[in-house]
Amino acid sequence: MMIQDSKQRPRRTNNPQAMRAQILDVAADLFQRQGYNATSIQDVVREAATTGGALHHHFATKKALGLAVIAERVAPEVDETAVQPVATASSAAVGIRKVFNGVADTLERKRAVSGCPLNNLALELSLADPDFREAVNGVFDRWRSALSLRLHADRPEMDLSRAHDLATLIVASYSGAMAMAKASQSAEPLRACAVQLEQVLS
Amino acid sequence: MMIQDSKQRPRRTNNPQAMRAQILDVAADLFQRQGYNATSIQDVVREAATTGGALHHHFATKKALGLAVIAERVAPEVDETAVQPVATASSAAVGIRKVFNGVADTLERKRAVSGCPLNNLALELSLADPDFREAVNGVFDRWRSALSLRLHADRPEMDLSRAHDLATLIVASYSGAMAMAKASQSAEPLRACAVQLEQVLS
DNA sequence: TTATAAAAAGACCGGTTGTCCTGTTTTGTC
DNA sequence: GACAAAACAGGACAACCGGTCTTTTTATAA
Repeated sequence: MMIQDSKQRPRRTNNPQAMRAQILDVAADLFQRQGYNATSIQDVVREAATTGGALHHHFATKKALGLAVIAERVAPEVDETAVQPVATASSAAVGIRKVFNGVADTLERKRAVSGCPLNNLALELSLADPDFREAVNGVFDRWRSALSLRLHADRPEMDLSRAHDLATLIVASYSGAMAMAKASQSAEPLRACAVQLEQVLS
Repeated sequence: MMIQDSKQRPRRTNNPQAMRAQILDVAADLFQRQGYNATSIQDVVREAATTGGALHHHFATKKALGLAVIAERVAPEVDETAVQPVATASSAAVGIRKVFNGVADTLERKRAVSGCPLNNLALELSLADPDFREAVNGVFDRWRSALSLRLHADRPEMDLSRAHDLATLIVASYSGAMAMAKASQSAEPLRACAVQLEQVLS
């Protein structure tokens, strides 16, 4: 029989920020791939290689974890992949084409098309809980507003309500194209929408 | 103590078609309002005022129930509210406007915007199960094909790939507008897209 | 009337869910 | 170095999940 050194029990290094970030990363990934309801807390615990106690310390409830994922992972990702490229491109039309085709490229590099994280959570949770709905709606709104502003900056002659409606169409077609891409497991809907939107904006 | 007539126990009338239809109706409603995973089969049993045994007799598993809901409730509903109006309208543009604004009217009459049933199930189940994905994708595809055909019939000079891409944009913007409508609990995104799409089609 | 199968009822099972609770270890502060 | 608070471990818990099972009731056709 082996003699175990009882003092050499598994060491623990307290690193709350890294632990919290790790949990958020894993949860964001699982929520996107499986959905919120289909992902159990234990799934997150297992994949994050932590314990229930640690998770509960950082996020008291599953809902709190979900809201944090939206605010600290989904919203920044939307901003990074969709809002900023349009803001920094030479024109709104160019930026939008880059976003659509860029996302399509990314999807084709991956095995599975798991869709837009915002869209996924939006449809699953908007009706379930007002807090979720507000969080999701805020992300949609910031995106739409940024687009609307850019469109108006490009063409000052276009009135604001027209720019707002056009921004809505662009966000909606992106969101819908991602839904179709997920259902067909193909990036083709995104490419098709990119081509047509470019005609609209020219 | 009352003497109960044991022979007068709750009567049961076998009506398999009605029972099956009732279960499908309730399941379709609950799946749309709460989502597939958030709805337990007991929820369906309770709301349909039936029993677990009866439900299991008609649908062996929850997945079978889900597939039946898509094939026998969601698909016909999409056909009725989105495909046929476009097919019978005087022009594709008119039909599309009628669909968008008609759905917007309906949403505003209701209390809550629970979104497009196809979209809801598509995002929740496409990745979870290949059978679900295929069922959902089929509905999307029939809708897109019908639109594409109508666009080409309206304007024979438009080549087929352009018609297909345009149909994709229309379906995507509908789907996405419904997602935004659900998140914002407002029909406004649908109206905005209707206006912009009409400009595209004119 | 009787035979037979379909339809429906309702209890039951193992497994899993999200949450909470009680300890133990680490960290920061005086 | 003492001590309080934070960070983490790990299990307890009741409630519920989807699915199976057996039994009873109903409809139908010979």
